[in-house]
Parts: sequence; C-alpha cells; structure tokens
Amino acid sequence: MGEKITSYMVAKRAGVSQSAVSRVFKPGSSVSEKTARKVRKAAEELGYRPNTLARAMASGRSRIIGLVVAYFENQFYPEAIEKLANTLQANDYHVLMFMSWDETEAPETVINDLLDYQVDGIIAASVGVTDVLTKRCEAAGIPVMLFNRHQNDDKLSAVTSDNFTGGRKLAEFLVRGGHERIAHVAGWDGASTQRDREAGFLSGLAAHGMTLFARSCGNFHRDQAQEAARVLLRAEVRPDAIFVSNDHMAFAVMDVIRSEFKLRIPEDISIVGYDDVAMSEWPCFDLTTVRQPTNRMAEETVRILLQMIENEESLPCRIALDGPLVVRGSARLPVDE
Amino acid sequence: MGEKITSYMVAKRAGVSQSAVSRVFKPGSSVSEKTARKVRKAAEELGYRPNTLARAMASGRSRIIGLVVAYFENQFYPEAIEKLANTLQANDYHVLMFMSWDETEAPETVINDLLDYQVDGIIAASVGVTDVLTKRCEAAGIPVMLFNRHQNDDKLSAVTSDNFTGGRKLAEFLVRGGHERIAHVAGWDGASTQRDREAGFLSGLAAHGMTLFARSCGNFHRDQAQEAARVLLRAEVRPDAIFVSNDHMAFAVMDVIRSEFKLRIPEDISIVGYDDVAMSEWPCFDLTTVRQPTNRMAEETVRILLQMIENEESLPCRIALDGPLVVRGSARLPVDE
DNA sequence: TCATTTTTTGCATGCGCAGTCAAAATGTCA
DNA sequence: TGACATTTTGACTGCGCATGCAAAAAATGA
Repeated sequence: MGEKITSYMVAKRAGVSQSAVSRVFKPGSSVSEKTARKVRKAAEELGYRPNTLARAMASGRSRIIGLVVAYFENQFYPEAIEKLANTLQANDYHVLMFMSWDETEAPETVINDLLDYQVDGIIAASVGVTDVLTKRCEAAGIPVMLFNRHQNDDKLSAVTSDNFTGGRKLAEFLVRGGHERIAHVAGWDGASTQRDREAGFLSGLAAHGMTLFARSCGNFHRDQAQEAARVLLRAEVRPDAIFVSNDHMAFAVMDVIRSEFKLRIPEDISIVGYDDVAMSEWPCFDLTTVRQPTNRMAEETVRILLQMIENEESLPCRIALDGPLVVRGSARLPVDE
Repeated sequence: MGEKITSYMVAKRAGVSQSAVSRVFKPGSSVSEKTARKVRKAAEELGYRPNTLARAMASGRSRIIGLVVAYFENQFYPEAIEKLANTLQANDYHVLMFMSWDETEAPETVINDLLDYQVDGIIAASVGVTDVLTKRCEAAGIPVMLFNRHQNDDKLSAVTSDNFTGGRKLAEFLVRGGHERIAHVAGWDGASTQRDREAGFLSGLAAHGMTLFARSCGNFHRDQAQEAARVLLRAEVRPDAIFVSNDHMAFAVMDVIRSEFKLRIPEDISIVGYDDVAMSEWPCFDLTTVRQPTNRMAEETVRILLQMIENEESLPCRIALDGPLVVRGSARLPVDE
C-alpha cells in the first residue's frame, strides 16, 4: 500500500537537496533547468506529489477557500456554487463547504470550523450568518467576500447583480404592459437583495406615478410564498400582475395561481421573477425575469478575493453587475412595440 | 490583526506543558480535571483554537473528505450533497469539493488534486471518473465510497437505492394501470443506476408477459431527453406510458408532451420518473415516481466511509436501500383499487 | 586572466501540533 | 507508614515542506 513519497526521497534519488525539490514544485522559484529536469524525472519515477497540507503549514497559505452556504432549495445557489468552485479550481484553490444549517443555529460553530481550517478566504453565500462571521474574520485577518448580498459595513467586499436597476426594469416592463394593480411577493427583508430589488421596483413604479397595489411576504421559501400568493388572490380585488422576488418563489406562486385558483398566466395575471435560473426557461414556467450574470459574478468574486489574499491591503470593493431583462411568456407584453 | 495563538502560548499562560494543552483538546486523552480547567481558562482568555492543518500534519488524518461531483443540473445531487455535507459535519469531518468538469476532461487532474490534499476518504457522486479514480485511490490507501452508483469491482463500497426493485415497482404500477404500449426514456447506459432501473422495469413487464414498446435514450440530459421524447411521440403509434429514468429528464419529457404535442398527462399519456426530487411534488409536475431515500443513503454512506477510515481493514460493502413508490397524478391509476 | 556581479544551491530552522517514553505525582492497600 | 500500582505530566521528536541565509557555482566584464 502507498508509502508516502516525500520530497526527501525525491531529493536523494535526484542527487540534490530537499530544498531543490521544493523549489522545482514552487512556480517562480530560482532553479536551473538542469536540476529541474533531474528532479522532475525522479519525481515522476517515484510518483511524487507535494503534500498540500504540509505546504500549507510551512507557507501559511492553505489554498482553501471556505464557502458558507445554505438554501440549496433555490436552484440559483447550486448553479452559483458550481461556478465558484470551478473558477477557484482553475486558480488552484479549492472549496471547503460549510453548510450553515438552519439560519437560527449558532453561527459560532460554523465560524469556528472555518477558522480552525485556516482557510485563506471566505465566500459567504448564505443569509443571516454574515454579521457575526464578518466581525470574527476581520479580527482573524481573513478576507471575506459576500456573494449576492451586501452589508452596510463598507469594509466588506461584495459582488451582486444590480438589483435596484433590475427591479426598476421589471416595474417599467409591467407598467408598459398596461398593468394597473401591481403586487409584490417579497423575500426576507433582512436580505439586501430583497431590499434593493423592491426599492428599484418601487422607484420604477413611482416614475409612472404608480404605487404598489399589494404586498405579501414569502421570505424566500416556497411554502411561505404560496401562502403569500393565496393572500393576494383571495382579496376582493385581485392584482393583475405580481413581481415575485426570486424565481424560486415565482414557481411556487405560479403553481398556486394555476392549480388552486384556476387562473391563466399571463391572460388573467402576469408574473415576473428574478434570477433567471435554468428552470425559468422551461416551457411550463416560461418566466419573464431578470438574469443574474452568475458567471461574471463568480469570476469577479474570485478575482477580488484572490487579490485580497495576495495583496494584503487591497481596498474592499463592491461590485454590482448589470443583468438583462429576459422577456418570456409569463407576463403580458407591452403593446407599444 | 490576528496574531496566531498557539498551544505553546496557552501552555505558558496556564503554567503547563504544550502536551497538556494538546491533550485537553483531544477527546479521550488522559488529563486531570485540574489541569484541564486551567488550560481551558487560558485558552478561552487567549481565544485559542487548535489549528486543524497542524493537527492533520501531526496525526496523519486531515478530517477532510473529498467529494467528487458534477451534474448539479439534476436537483437530486444538490439535495444529496447537502445531506452528505451535513452528516459529515455532524461527525466532525468536512467536505472538500471537487468538480469534475465535463465528463471527458482528464480525470487525472481531479484525482491528483484529491490526493494532494491528503483527504481521509472520498465520496464519488459523479459519473465516469470512477474507474480511474478508484484504482489510484486504492493504490494510495484511501477509502472510496460510491454514492448512487456501483461498479463491478467488489473491492468498492457503494450505497444506492434498490434501483432494480424500484424499476420493477414502476412496471407493475403501469401494467396494473392498464397501459399497453409502455416506452422507456433511458439515461446513460454507463451508469449502474440506469442499468438496474431498466432491468427491474423489464423484469416487471416480463412478469406480466409484456415487453417494452419503445426505447429512446436521453443520457440523463435535459435536451437529449426532450429529443428522445420527440422521437417516441412522432412515431406512427404512440406509447400510452413512458418510464423516464430520472425525474430530471421526466420534467423535460413532460414539457415536450404538453407544449409541443399538446397532449394531456395522464389522460393521453402517463409519465413516471425516478428519484422523487423536491420538484416532483409541485402541482405542475405532480409526478409519480420512486423515492430515493436520500437521508438514509447519506447516513449510510458516511457511516461506512468513517468505518473504513477508522478501521483499517473493514470489508467493502454494498448497500441498496429500498425506496417507496410515490403515487401522484402523472400516470393513470390502476382501476382495481 | 582575475575580480565582480548574478544566479543557483544546500543547510538549517520552523510551521503547530500529536504522540512516545520516562519521570513525577497521586492513589491503594496492608 | 511504606511498598507498590496507577494516573498524570513534560521533554522531545517528527509530520513534509518553505524559506532566509550564506556558500558555491556560473556568468559577466575589463
């Protein structure tokens, strides 16, 4: 069974010092082509691979990024995580996953785990935890990136899409579609995405002298979103359009509308969402929504994080990437075009 | 900024040796309650936390499990991963994610990464890679668990649901529902899940003197599944029921049936799937399917893996957990009940 | 050619902790 | 109280590699 091959063994076989071996495997070190060849040959013959953990110990860099997640239920997150992991992998970093169970559970535990593993940086793509987390990490000198959320603390870097503008685009679109009673199924108010999207949406309505016809909260959860939809639809006068704060909840709302209230979309009521997850395109939903540019968000997140890791005192920065309105069939189209 | 607190510092402050500190933080070591108290007090005051990496170096165990994944597109996997990660976390292990990009890309890279990180064990929940991977890991003495798949190599441990029986249940159900032209949209033939499900299904049909009316392959991908459905539906004589190899593809097939062929489910054609992912329950799909007991699968996977890690020579074992047929509205019901 | 600069090399040390071993402390029993 | 068994403790070493430093080798110039 596999006896561990160390750099010493390679060194001996190649007739050089252990340091030489170490240098050959560390890009950017000063080694002559001659020794490099000898070392690589010996390493190959022995099947040597540098031990990442030992490397981490010696150098103080683990090349591990802690990824704090929850809420896999919403397809947006698996998609995003996949892209984050891939992008990091392409940069020779890896992802250590930390599930933050339910949002109430002591985030302390997660944070401690995170710090114990000496992660080089953290990407927080989960709600709630962030306040406590960021403080502790700052104290420990570990860079933190917020993904798809931001906080008021401006020492924190964050990458989001431009949720305000996105919300505004949706409002414009619904107004131009001639809707007169526009309602909103909101997500959790503690999330910046919710607040920004709603603010943008309201400002879009206001620009046309309109206000929200009704509002109900779904907290980003499917069942609560369904309940919120029922409330709106049971009212004396129904809305003729609903902006649901993310696609995941929009699907829930659509189900209630069609199977419980036997209404047609968009003939009886228009629905728009936010995120443009893969499912939004499926014919059964065909959801008009705003696309979050997940690829670019992941790339930017990784870029900034690595920069903070390598460049001690790079300033925190917040990026909001623009995402297009994706017009499909779940909302009545503007007539003027 | 955070100067690292080491066990030495704690030792000094508590007036004991570094070994003592180490012992206090290692469960099951012999320390007197008195020194333990002193150490804990000092540790608390200093904010000490053991360095997991150093621990890994010294002990040879990283408490990291490599999770090889792909195909997040299918909701089953995010769900499973969430449960695996949680279960591992509850056992003081953590998950290092390795995305195996597309299936063709050199799995070598992934495997090397995996070994470099000195993972204590590996869970493979991704197709394709497994053959090469398992060989290398065996050579390196790292236990491997296959999740939701198995291989002929009986030195490998695997946890699946009982796909054969599941397939059989579905066949029984469709036959009893009076279907006469039963077709199958298959997944990738290289996957054991596909082969087992189909074999079970065929055996179920055979038990009633029936055979498959038609077969078409979707390779577990949405677009290919749609194409497969089109082939079946364009035929002179259409099937009156389709068993789609997993829910993910079933949704694709349903979309084609309804939006392209304007047929009703289940009045014109019955659909059954496999997995019982969360979406199957949504009213717009309401899919009759076989549930994979994800929770128990995750628990068993972790249990066996940890056993292999801790108990050098525990024998490889294969487990197939039974999953119930979940009857919903996407397939005509048997009349006899 | 020799003196000087530049590159390459090996030595030695440390990262933070776990675990071995022998010494010290504590406990037990007569 | 002494002799012995048992528990607790500290000194020390090693895990596998990176890196500062000084010595050696190679390259450069006059």
